[in-house]
Amino acid sequence: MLTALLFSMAVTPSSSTADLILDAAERRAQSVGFNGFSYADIADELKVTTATIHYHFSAKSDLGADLLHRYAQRFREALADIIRREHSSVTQLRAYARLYEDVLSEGRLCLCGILAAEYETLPAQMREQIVAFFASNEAWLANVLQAGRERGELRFAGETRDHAMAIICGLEGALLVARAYGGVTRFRVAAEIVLSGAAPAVA
Amino acid sequence: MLTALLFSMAVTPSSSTADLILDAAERRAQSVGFNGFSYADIADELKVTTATIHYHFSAKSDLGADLLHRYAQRFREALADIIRREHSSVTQLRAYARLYEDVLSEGRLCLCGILAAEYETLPAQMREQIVAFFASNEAWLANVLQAGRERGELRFAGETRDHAMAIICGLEGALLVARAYGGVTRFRVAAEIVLSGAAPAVA
DNA sequence: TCGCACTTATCTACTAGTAAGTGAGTCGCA
DNA sequence: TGCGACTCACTTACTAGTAGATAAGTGCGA
Repeated sequence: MLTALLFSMAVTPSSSTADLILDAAERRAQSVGFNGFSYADIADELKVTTATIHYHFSAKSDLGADLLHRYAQRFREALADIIRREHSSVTQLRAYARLYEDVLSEGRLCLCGILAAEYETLPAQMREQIVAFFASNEAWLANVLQAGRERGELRFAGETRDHAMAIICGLEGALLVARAYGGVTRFRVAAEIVLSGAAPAVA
Repeated sequence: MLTALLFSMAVTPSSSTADLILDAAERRAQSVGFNGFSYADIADELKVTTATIHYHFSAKSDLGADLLHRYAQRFREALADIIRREHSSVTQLRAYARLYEDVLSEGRLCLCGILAAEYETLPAQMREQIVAFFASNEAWLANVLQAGRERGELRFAGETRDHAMAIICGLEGALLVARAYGGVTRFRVAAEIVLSGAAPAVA
């Protein structure tokens, strides 16, 4: 363990080396992509050797799979939290978009968004995890949209699932484009239109 | 020249080696990204050595800049062509979305979309070219939207430029997500909603 | 004979990955 | 209580392979 026992009672919660590696890898993956960082980059940051990383994640594909597993779990928790906190479909959608915005304000992208760009180069397991992420987001959004329509909070024509998909596409694209061109402000404007387009009553 | 003079009169138009290199690099960049292919990949495909590629593009950043220059030029021509061919803003928007769909149906993404994901790893010149691409697309779309609104073909609230941006984000995102999750059909559905959201009269 | 388009051969830097070893700590047992 | 066996978390030192890049040389057509 990097964090000695001395620190285990400190205010800062002690993190295992494996967690610190995942944290560093996640930050880098959300910024430069999975192929954009090396074991050496993380090793340098954590002041360990690359062999240490191999000890915890024997292959980079394992690191990637663990990365996506943890990310998907955290995202699911965030979505459940939104349902607990917000009781109108309109504020739920806004909170959903806020999840994306917060990531961008740290100069990062959605992990699955940036990995979708690298999709063709990724191992099979990671591909499946990315697809599963989009599917579960679509399902969550479809629930929100459906409930909103039934309660009269939202109005839109056509399939609920299609609109859910369109929102994901709009937000992922806004993240991608706004990072290069326009920043957080532009993301916010685009996100507002994406939500209002799929659910006019939001505007 | 790879294509001997023998073929210069053939049905297939003769391409210089530099063009063939750009063609191969473009296909790969739109599939696996700029960092996802190497000089060796292209050299293998074209049955030349990597030194040949260096002869035409001394550094990979030069190749990237030329790639983006050519892509942006072709895109501009395609946009001018749409204005020439289509005379309603509704069909112009559809044709614009079709540009994206055609790329996806070949298993590729918009070059600037996929490079936007790699933005942090790219040389300065390429970054500027990517930003310029989005800016010129935004300007073109804003013109179409503005004219459509003035002619009563389109109806939407707020800034024209913001809606233009939202369309770009929606289509780029749909490309990204649909390649991994759902394919061309799903792209088409998402694109339809993106256009109808920014311009309700399209639906 | 000049020079364009290209090859051969090579370089350094970096990639993921591995084998072997080390020191600290824990466990079971007499 | 003390000691050997063992495990955990790591390092050192290394590998094969690949990245972009370069210098020097070749062949062929104008």
